[in-house]
Amino acid sequence: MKLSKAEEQLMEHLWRLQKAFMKGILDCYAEPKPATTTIATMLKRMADKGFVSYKLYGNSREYYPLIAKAEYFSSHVNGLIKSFFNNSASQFASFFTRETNLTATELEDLKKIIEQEIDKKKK
Amino acid sequence: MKLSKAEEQLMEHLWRLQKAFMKGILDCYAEPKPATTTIATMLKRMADKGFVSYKLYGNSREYYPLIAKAEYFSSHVNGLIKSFFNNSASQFASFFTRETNLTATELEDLKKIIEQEIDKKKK
DNA sequence: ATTATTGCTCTACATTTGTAGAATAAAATA
DNA sequence: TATTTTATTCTACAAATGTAGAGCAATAAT
Repeated sequence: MKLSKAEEQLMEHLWRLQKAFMKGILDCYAEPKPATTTIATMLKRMADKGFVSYKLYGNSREYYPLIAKAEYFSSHVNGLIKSFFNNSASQFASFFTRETNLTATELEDLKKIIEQEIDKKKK
Repeated sequence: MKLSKAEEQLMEHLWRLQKAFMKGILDCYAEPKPATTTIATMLKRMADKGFVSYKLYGNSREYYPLIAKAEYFSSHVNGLIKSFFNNSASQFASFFTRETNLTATELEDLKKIIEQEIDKKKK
């Protein structure tokens, strides 16, 4: 199952807040804010899909994500890799490196990260 | 405008084939193949969205993509980066490097690519 | 020439998504 | 306590998507 665009956006807010009541979620949206019912509908659908859950406090709910951003995101990227790059992560990576405009500093940082990863593998 | 999942898949075929008639496209699909009309509908919608066009040969059409895979893909990734990483490509890159399972060799390759990119920037 | 095949457009229909009003219940506030 | 605010569920509806049948016209095969 997957989240739709609007649901992903809501999920973003939840990841940031960690947990939140309806009010807190609504506050995340800029004007013109969606109707409360719109958010409620999405939350319900997302709960059905198994992406969020909530704790009851009196009559209202404190919502929280059931999936970590990293987890969701990595399956997302893997989907991308699979569909566009023939399942080759390295192909994806090299494409990515060329096509996104990383600054020199960012590239240096990335290089360091990669070196660390290489070290990890060696052990 | 964006392509839907099924349309993306069709697009994949077109990118691979470069250009193709209905028959050739259908051949790309595994059993159970979608109905010809299903493909036709998608092609029409994709043409409307401006992603494919065609040359007429007699009564039938040779379809071809109007957008390069790289182009489509990079806007795709940029969307991802924007929505999930606060528009920080480097954040995305480091996440990517950690979370996808690149082999040691792939990491080495990637490192080389990055070094090249760094060199390029220096000039 | 007659028939079968292909590929296209139109139409159709179920599902998913974006969005929200109406009704209702609980909680906060006057 | 009476009133207002807040959160929820139900219902609704338009747009997008996945999928394909019916009908047709052009082409290929017999």
